[in-house]
Amino acid sequence: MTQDRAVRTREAILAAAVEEFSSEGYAGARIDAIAQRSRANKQRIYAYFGNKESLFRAVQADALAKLIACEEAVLERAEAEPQRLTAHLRDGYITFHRDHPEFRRILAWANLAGIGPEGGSAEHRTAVLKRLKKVFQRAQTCGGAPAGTEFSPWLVAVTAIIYFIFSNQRTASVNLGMSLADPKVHDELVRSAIDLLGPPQPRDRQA
Amino acid sequence: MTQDRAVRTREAILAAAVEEFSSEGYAGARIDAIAQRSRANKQRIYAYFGNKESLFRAVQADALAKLIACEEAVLERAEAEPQRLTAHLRDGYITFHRDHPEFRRILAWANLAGIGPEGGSAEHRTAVLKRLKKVFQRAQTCGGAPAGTEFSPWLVAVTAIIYFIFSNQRTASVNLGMSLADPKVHDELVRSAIDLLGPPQPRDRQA
Amino acid sequence: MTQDRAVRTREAILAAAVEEFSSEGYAGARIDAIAQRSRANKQRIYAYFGNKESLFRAVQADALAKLIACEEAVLERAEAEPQRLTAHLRDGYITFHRDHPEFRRILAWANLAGIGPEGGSAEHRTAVLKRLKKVFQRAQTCGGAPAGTEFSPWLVAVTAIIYFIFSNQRTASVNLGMSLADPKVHDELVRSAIDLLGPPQPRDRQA
Amino acid sequence: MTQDRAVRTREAILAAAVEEFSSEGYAGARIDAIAQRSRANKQRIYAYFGNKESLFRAVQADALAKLIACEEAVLERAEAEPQRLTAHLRDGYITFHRDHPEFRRILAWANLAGIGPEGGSAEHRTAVLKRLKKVFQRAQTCGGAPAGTEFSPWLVAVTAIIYFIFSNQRTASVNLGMSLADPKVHDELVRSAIDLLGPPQPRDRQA
DNA sequence: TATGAATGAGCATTCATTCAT
DNA sequence: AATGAATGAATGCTCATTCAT
Repeated sequence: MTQDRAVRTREAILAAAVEEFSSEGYAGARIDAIAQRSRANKQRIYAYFGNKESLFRAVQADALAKLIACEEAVLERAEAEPQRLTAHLRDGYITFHRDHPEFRRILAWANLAGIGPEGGSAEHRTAVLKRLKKVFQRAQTCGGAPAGTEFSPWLVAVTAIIYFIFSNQRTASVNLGMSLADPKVHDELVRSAIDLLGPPQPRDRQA
Repeated sequence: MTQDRAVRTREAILAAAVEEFSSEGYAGARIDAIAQRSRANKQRIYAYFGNKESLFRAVQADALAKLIACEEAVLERAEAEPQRLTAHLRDGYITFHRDHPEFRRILAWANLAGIGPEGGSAEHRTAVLKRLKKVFQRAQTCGGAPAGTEFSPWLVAVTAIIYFIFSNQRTASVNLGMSLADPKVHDELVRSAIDLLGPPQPRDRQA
Repeated sequence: MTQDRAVRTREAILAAAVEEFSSEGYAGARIDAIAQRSRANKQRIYAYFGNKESLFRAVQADALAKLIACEEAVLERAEAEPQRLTAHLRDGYITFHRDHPEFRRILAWANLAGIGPEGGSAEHRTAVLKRLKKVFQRAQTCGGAPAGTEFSPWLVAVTAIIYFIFSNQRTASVNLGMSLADPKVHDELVRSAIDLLGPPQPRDRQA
Repeated sequence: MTQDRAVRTREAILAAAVEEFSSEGYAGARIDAIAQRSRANKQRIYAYFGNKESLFRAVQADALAKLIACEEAVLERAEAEPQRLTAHLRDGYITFHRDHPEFRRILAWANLAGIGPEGGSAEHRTAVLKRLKKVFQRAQTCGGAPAGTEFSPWLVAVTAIIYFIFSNQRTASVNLGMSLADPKVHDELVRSAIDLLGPPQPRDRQA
């Protein structure tokens, strides 16, 4: 019954909205721009998403879904190789942020504007985190995560470092006197910062 | 003969702009709102600051100046007690963010919007960082900072953790299942995350 | 072989349109709302009625048809009892307006907007009025209508009073200091105003 | 302090709004049209009147003020010549409606849309009505108003007849077979309808 | 007959910025 | 220096109407 064309239109709108909100933020994004980018009629946006705020929430939900997918992939690798948990997580996040540069921007705008994602998407995330916690505990026994520390601070620290370095690329370049635009320098900074969190894990330094 | 009234007007505008840009972001901020908050005439804003973007840059410069002042105070304490560098830096930042909640918001908005501070304010900052680097090296010899690591990753990690936890209070609360609105829980998380970076520094846990 | 479904759809649309136009007026009415109220597809509205204006005209024709039916019923009673013409007319109108509150609203909106009913419905009405005129003349000879007056002013006066009191319920309540929302007060006002038009007709005061 | 130009702008807007709301109604009126008619900038409309609804209320208040002025003029004449109260009221209203054709339209639209005038304007009106009631009572003793009737029904009847005939000019023309567009015919109908309300007042038939 | 999808012009309202006093 | 008035280009959102199935 639902027409094919409608699905395509909806997806085009969502994709355009992701771009627009990511680059302009909630207040700065223009519905007109989203309509143009998606080559859809403005009215369709309202028909499918209600209003600007709901659209923004939908965009966030979409972004979170991608993050969860990434985390699930990481989990599978980490469950197979718990001794490399930190490395897997770090590399998974780095790849993710590089492939989806809009992700952290959207979440940052959302946090600042105080507009959360669609209901339900947060819950799904907590399930993933529970699973991650279990692997973390296993990893502590085999060198994949620092022993003698709790899960929350560790996760926060890992996440924080990666987010921060990606987010403040420009600012950091100025302050630290390094060109973080170069992916190699960037990677090296992330790695050495995360290495601070636990015992050096020599086997993946050369990876 | 300084025109006293003019100075006061300018300051009132700047203060109002800080509030407005901090809570609404660049795109979301309204010149009208700034005029009302400061009880100044809109035209004065244009006379003193040129346009919205320049005003935003001035606001950033103001925020950075406060940060630098804070860092200088930290430096003095750390230069006297290098063995407690990490603790001084951590506590200085925590206090700073708690006293100036608008600071990280303004910088975050600015980073996302790609609008930097007024020329000159960045340079001043690098001077401070050089000084900090020196203390860091001294601190490594006496337990105030983890030995065997470089300055940049360490600073990034410390800064990242503090920023991140302050910035994602809402998101983090949901994900980690802890209420970060409670300052005690919040502090404890920051401290234990930063402790991951180096050897526990038992003497200031009870401070 | 009448397409039953089609007829029902058409009627549902018309009924919904009566409600919508009555409460919102021509400019304020929304085709979408009519579609929703009638649970019909918007395209059906255009298939059956052409466009918004034609639909509004059809709604008016429908309303006028109901009025004419009411007047014909009144006429039958009045032709049997001409000595009570005024009372029959008055009571017929009062009942009609109470049962069809949308009627006067639709006609009022139409008059203001300058959009008349479908062609043909006006002619039918004049036939009824001719018949009424005849009864009026008979009634004048037996106390059912004021002697020595012409038909037009009398009809206008009766109609005017009833319309006006129904239409300006809110305004009148404020101005006259009486609560016309109470049907008893309302009725009494209509009756005494109409009684002004001719000799008191004591026999139906207690009716 | 308030600039002259501002007053003129405000008045131009109000005048344009009266025209627009009168001819199009609340829903049908366009802010753009009001801006164009008044040659004012749209923003000024919002600066002075807040929003469309408030502007409509202001327009009503303006209309009511004119009505009250008219009624006060009638009152003065009627207080001097109570024996001609009905005639003065009738002629005052006829003149008023002819001079301010927008008045009854605005009030009719407002009644239908359920949007009342600005607070305060109704109260002022009741004062006038109290004064009118007093004259009515005096008039009853000298033939200026029908003896043996109450004030409210009488006022309602007079008002109703005049409103109705002005309002339904087009409809009535069709139904009654008279061209009410001709002011003479129109006047005659009003007069004879109102004469129904009380004893013929021969002296002003020739006026 | 019936329906969901699509459209373009329009609508109330707001914004950053400038003018005139 | 300071202010109220003014402006034109948006900005989010909606409407009557048509297309495609």
